[in-house]
Amino acid sequence: MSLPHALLGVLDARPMSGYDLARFFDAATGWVWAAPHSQIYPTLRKMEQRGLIRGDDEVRGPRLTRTVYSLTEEGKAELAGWVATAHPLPVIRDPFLLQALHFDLIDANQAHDVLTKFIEEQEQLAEEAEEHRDKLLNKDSELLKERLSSRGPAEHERIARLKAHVFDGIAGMARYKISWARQGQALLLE
Amino acid sequence: MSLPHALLGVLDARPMSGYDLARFFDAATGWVWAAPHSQIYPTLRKMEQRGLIRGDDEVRGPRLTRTVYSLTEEGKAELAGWVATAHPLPVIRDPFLLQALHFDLIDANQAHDVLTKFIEEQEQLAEEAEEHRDKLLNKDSELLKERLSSRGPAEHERIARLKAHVFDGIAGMARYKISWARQGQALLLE
DNA sequence: CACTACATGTAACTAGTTACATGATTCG
DNA sequence: CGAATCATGTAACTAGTTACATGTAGTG
Repeated sequence: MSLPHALLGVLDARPMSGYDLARFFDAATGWVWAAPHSQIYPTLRKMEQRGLIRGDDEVRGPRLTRTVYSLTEEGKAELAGWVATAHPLPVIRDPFLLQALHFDLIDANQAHDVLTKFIEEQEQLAEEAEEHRDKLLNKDSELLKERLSSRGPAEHERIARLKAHVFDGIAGMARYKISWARQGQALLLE
Repeated sequence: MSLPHALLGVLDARPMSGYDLARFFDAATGWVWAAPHSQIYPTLRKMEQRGLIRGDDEVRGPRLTRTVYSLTEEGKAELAGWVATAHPLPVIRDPFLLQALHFDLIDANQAHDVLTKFIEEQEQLAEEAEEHRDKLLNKDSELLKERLSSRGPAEHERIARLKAHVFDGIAGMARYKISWARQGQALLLE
């Protein structure tokens, strides 16, 4: 339900091909949304049919073309409308919490190890998010620069701070989870 | 992928019918996992075929029966094995963060309102999770009592604390999100 | 007798995953 | 010239959503 909005959000920075978008959403760079190219290409075609984006064919060689998609006015309006509307919280469905709920069934050391792995992953996530947050604050991100190029300089600092705040939140959540997991480890060994 | 494990986890406390499970997972009581009955009934039948659970028909009236499912040894082993194994983090796909990432596109007051709504929802979630955590700590939950009935009294306190820790984590995450959202509101109005 | 709760399903759909498939262009 | 990258797809599948469907049993 949100993949189209995720795509609109990236295309708002600059026009891109499905391939560019797929690299963006496939990689860890996707951050708040992930999607494989097998989902992206058909979605782009549907969005074009709905008039949210426009695809322009670009020649890349004698026999190779790519379709570069850009936002239409309708697409911009759709994105802004969606962002301005409060949506119901998605239902909780967290496999790790489900797992943790049953740590009492297994050996304390095994549960401890599972938490250690979790902590390592969250640590890495936190570091990546913090790095990205700082890049945004320093306007040191390609995509951000492209976004800012269509906005007045007076807004630049505010926009960068708002975007950075999202990644600060991701990092903060990961840090919180780490401290929670450490408490869990202490409980297990009591 | 985890619905079967969620079901195994509840059936570990006591045998239940699909209807009981559906009430559990449909309601806000589901907590860490949610699923509609249209997903639960077929899943139970598949799990029975795989030998993870056993269904026994119970007569509830002259013409009404229900099937009560209970864990088999294989089901118990599957659950314990899954809990003891570290699983890769699910990819991030958070519609609210996606929305927040584009607050710069809309009016600050509208974005502020969206955050206010978010804070209210997280506040409610935190309160519910805290209430549930305290119930578990006081062994004041039906399901927990039934779980404990098959475990030695010496373990009871430890089990209750481990379960409560999960809900403490849910509450803590909600509280963190609230403080993050308030920071966002401050940023918007700067 | 009406309403609520009990009990279990199917059907049609959207979203997302995993694997397979194909070919062009660039760079060392 | 071989490898990596560019570029775009399809097919088969699993998971989850929403709506429709049916009937029983208990309660006031």
